[in-house]
Amino acid sequence: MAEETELLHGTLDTLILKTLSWGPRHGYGIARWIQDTTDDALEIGEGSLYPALYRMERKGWIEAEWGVSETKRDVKFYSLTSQGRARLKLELAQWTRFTAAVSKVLYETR
Amino acid sequence: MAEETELLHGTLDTLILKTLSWGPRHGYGIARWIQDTTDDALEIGEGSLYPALYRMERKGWIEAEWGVSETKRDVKFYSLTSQGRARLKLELAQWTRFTAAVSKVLYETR
DNA sequence: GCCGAGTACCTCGATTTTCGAGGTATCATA
DNA sequence: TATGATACCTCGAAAATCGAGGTACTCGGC
Repeated sequence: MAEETELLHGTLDTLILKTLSWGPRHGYGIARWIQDTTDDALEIGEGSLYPALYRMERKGWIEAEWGVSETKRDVKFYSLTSQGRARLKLELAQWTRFTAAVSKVLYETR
Repeated sequence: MAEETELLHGTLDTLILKTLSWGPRHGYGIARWIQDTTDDALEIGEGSLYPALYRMERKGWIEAEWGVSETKRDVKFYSLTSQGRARLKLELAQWTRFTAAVSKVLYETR
């Protein structure tokens, strides 16, 4: 139901990194988890998801390994690298700074 | 100093609308105000600013009128239309919903 | 009178990202 | 055996930001 899709720009990576910080997960599962956690406020389309995963893998933030899911299907498990953990920390700090700055503008009442 | 420029995506319009909600201002002044208000955390490049203003004018959210600044220079004053005011309200609500959703993912400690 | 810095406008192309739509295949359930 | 959910992937369109470039005016200092 998210109309604020444009806002996702630049945030998707952070969301994925954070999701993986709880442990390995396969692509589809990552999208599901984010959607569930946010009560469907955030929907990650597969056309956004997979390109994002490749991008992050290429940058060395995450690693992929084929495995078998609980439902007995071949899936690709992604996990955070140490670089990815560092990156998450950085992006988290950026997000905090950014939203604080935006708030100064948006929530000022005079 | 903002490295979080990618995050600006989709937020710039809202920031500009909010800035104009205090009254008319010229383009350069809008960027200055945002930068000052956020203690330089948010820097609006002119290559982002002017295209954004035209976009919003085209959509009917803001209006432009040439005038003379306090410093006696020809400047273009932008002001909010009623459509713009409605749009601001909408975008404010979206931003609130969006950040709330992102927070659910990012700030969960388990 | 000249020069530099700051003000103020504008434009262009490159880059990046998200998204929708399309495609394939498997598994469970009815 | 058909349907729906799971799960992967790819492509091109659309949109936005950014840096770098350009013009021109005003003011203060020398």
